[in-house]
Amino acid sequence: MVRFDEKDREILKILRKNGRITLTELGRELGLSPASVKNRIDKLRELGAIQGFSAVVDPSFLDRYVRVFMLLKLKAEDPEVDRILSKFAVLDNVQTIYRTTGRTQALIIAEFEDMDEMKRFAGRLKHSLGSLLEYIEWGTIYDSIKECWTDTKKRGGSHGHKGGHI
Amino acid sequence: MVRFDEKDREILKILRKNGRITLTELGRELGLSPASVKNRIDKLRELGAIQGFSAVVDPSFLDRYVRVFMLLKLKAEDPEVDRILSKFAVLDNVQTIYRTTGRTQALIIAEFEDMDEMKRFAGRLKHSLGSLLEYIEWGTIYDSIKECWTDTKKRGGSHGHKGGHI
DNA sequence: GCTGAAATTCTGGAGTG
DNA sequence: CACTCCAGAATTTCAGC
Repeated sequence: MVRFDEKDREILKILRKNGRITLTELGRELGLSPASVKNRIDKLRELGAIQGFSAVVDPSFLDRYVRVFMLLKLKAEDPEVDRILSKFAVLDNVQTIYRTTGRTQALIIAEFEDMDEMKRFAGRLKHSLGSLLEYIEWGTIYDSIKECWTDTKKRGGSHGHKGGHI
Repeated sequence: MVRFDEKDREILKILRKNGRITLTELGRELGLSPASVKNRIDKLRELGAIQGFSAVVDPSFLDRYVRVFMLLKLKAEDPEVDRILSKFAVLDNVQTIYRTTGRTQALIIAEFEDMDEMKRFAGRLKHSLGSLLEYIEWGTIYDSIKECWTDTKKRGGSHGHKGGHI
């Protein structure tokens, strides 16, 4: 068991909103030296409190024009499910996979170049889960109001891209 | 309209997986000087391709033990909806708000200290949307396999926290 | 968790194609 | 316009306390 105090919580909150803040600036806000902040962040990573850092990116700039969520209705609670989903987690199309309660048992968020690629993905998902899967309910994500703790307000100006970010 | 090439795409991909990589290291991987990488990242932020940087945090370390997704079934496609959802987007409980197609029209992911706080949130949501809302379908998120492009594998060892991260 | 010094990185301007 | 180079500034990092 490791110590974990209010300043650690504050670090987590600030890093969620600004993942690239400097240790120096973070230290100013907390009243700590940069070295202490580094020690704490290293500790938080060790603990698993911080699992990584990520940029919030508009997928249309990667030519991913189809973004979807999928709700998986599973027939059985087989430990195999997690193993299979972990295989899909490594794909670079997949942003998020959660295990959930409710009418469905898993939530996947992923992005694709087109509907065709999405359908192939869904097909492989069905094939891999086989009899464990009852059905997939899905929909497209056509707008993001907030994402990963980052407000995604629209700024003015197009940049000539085809589709996406209005 | 601004130029946008393969190296920019590569920057987006790398930054999604490692949001705190240094400009120097990023430059090494791309065959560019750190200064060029900086210029490109500044440009990508201007364009809205990069909307921010965020740490992927285990919410139980913030005493948020209840994590949920909510699917909003709306009665009408009123522009008011976006305005109302934007108000909820500023709350620090809210991780994500998407507008979607499908059976439901919005997806919210949020985290709370307990069920009570979650219910108050859902209540306010219902109250704010009023007659625009038909129903909310929801479930709890009890495990994360991948999140914001970050594999969230379980590492060994507990740290004495109550609940959460097994 | 702090200090202090060394190593590394960042940053803006000048110069190049 | 995008790039590199370069020097000064800032940050990171690590040892020792």
